[in-house]
Amino acid sequence: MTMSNTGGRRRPPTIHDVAREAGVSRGTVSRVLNGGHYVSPAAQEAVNSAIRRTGYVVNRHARSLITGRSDSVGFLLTEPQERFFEDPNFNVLLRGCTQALAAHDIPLLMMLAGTEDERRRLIRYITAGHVDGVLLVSNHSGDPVAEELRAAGVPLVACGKPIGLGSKVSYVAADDRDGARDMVRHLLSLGRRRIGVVTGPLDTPGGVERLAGYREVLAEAGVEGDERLVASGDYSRASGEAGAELLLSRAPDMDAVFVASDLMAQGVLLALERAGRRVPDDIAVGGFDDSPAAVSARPELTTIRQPWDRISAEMVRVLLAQIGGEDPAAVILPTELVRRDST
Amino acid sequence: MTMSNTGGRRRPPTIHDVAREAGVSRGTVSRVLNGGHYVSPAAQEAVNSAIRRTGYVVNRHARSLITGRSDSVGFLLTEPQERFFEDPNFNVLLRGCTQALAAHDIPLLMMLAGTEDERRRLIRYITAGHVDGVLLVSNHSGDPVAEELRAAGVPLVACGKPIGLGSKVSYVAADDRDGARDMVRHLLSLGRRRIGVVTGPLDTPGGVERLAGYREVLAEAGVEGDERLVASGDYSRASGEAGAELLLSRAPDMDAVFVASDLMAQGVLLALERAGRRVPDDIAVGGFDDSPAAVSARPELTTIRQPWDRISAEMVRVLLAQIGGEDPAAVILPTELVRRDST
DNA sequence: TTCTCTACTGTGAACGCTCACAGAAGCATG
DNA sequence: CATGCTTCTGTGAGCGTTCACAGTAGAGAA
Repeated sequence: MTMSNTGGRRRPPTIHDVAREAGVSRGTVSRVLNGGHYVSPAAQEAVNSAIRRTGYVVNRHARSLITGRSDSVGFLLTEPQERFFEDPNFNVLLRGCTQALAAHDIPLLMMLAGTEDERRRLIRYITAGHVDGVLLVSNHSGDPVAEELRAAGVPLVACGKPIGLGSKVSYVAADDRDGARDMVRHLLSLGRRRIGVVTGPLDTPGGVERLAGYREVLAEAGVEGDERLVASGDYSRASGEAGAELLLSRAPDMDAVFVASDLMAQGVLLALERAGRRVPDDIAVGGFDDSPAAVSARPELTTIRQPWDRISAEMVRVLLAQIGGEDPAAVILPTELVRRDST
Repeated sequence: MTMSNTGGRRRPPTIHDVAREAGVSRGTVSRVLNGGHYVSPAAQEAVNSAIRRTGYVVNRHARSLITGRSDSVGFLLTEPQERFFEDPNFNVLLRGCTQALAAHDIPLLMMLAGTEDERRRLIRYITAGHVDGVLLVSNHSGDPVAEELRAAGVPLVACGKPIGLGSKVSYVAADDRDGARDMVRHLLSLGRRRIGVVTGPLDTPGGVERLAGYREVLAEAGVEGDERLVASGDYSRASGEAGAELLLSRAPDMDAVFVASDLMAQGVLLALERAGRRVPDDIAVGGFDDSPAAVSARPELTTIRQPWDRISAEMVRVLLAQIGGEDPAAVILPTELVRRDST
């Protein structure tokens, strides 16, 4: 009966207690804890049994103090909170990152920095070494958080290209321009020539790039550009509705419209229905994202699929590489046209 | 080829460096860091200046190792992820907790434990001392996480009463039964007598209590109970729709219905409209939650407001008290009837 | 004077862990 | 016999911080 942690002992067992219990040294217990190399089967077994008996859990503060690692990763949202909960893409991204990290047995800590105050608190927390790296999610560019973390030397991967930070910050993004090109080419291939566009916010890379892709393809096809066919939105359903109304009033002969997000496309469909236009017969509608909104729309949306599963996997891969000492890297992933009923 | 030192990750300055730079001892620097008691103004100033010059940030691992605290709190979701993002109440709760903790300068770490695997990883992480306490959010009762954390001695506050854990776990909840009573009394006061109910899931305290309140008030008012007026749902819009159809078919003379959540009430309104019943003229409808769904419904819902702001504040208060060594506590908060157009 | 009190400062121990190193044992090779 | 190699084990030295304690200086009181 050598149970060393019998009643009355409040402090949790340490590696020392386990060592005594197993009849080996701290070093051996530590080796078992970290992969079990150079440990005899007998010792291995004794230690594992002692761990079970004592209910030992490693004290990560002590471990981190010496290793300098925390074996956890932050998922930092700098968006105002509502935006996050509205956007179905965030959901997919979060799940993907969680899973990719799980493969390395690394927990993901989600942090919300909606206000200036929270931002400062979290930056202090992060720079104090509480996470090994940060997955940064934010649609709006020029985010000061990215720059602050970079300056503090915290490994960092952004989702989408951060504007104004050059190649100093890693990021993973879908090929927005190429996706837009695919969609517009698709609309052209259907014989449409009066193709409108509802853009995303033009202070984001996605908004800019998708519009650029649209313009490029039309120019290459020799279709005359017409600024009456361009309306700008902010990715919200309401802005899609407003955009479509504006386009219809300025260019009643429009026979197709490329909408820079599925949610906006839902708004566009609403406006078109109200105006009595049939989709896709009178007007073809192409979305972007392939979010759940695409299949819940009527008719179901032809759209550009962003490879969120690969995006999250790549974000994690790049972050872990950077934590391991590699240089920042940018990854651009291809998109895919998903044809449904709206074209 | 690869520049391995881009970003310049030198060894960060320690409290020792700051002490040398300021010409004082470690102890004095530490005192400045922790409130500045028993420190002369001159030393105070010298240390602050040295901190600024060196860019020192306290190493929280080292601090936590000795204090045993981590000065951070976990916000643990054991729901499958989708559920979380659907429910507007979660959103309000999260924001409230973040703010309440901010007042104590404590960062909130959100953790998702959707799968069994994630659950185990996070429990290991939490019991290893990485957070001082946990705010547990989960609608489904009988959650094994609560019991595991309690057994590990982690301070814990649940949102809503966890079934089967007695008074061993702290929780904060709205007074479901009393809220239901208010609503049914309100319907009675309008002269309605054939009052139906669509319940929540009956394996949750909320579902059970709200139904109990409904039954109590009817009994007290001498209105005869009628099981044909009781349908059960699962808080989803679809189940509200189905429930209303069932009730209409079984009790066509129903003149009011108490629905245990606003989202379900939206479904009920849909079914009533399809059946050609006018709300509130033919049938009065009362919801529960006062979620955004209540005001987006047509007609706008009369409902029972859950005091989410107070709930989050109380959760944080109870958790911090428990971290400070106090015993677990249960807090029940009053609800409020919000009258709108559906009654 | 001497004593006590207060305000401040420095020092050595922890905290629980990993890591580098030294050493031991077993076995083959010269 | 020594020598080397491999596998395994224990030990001391930290990691960066806080904490308890001892100590100093100056002011006021006896």
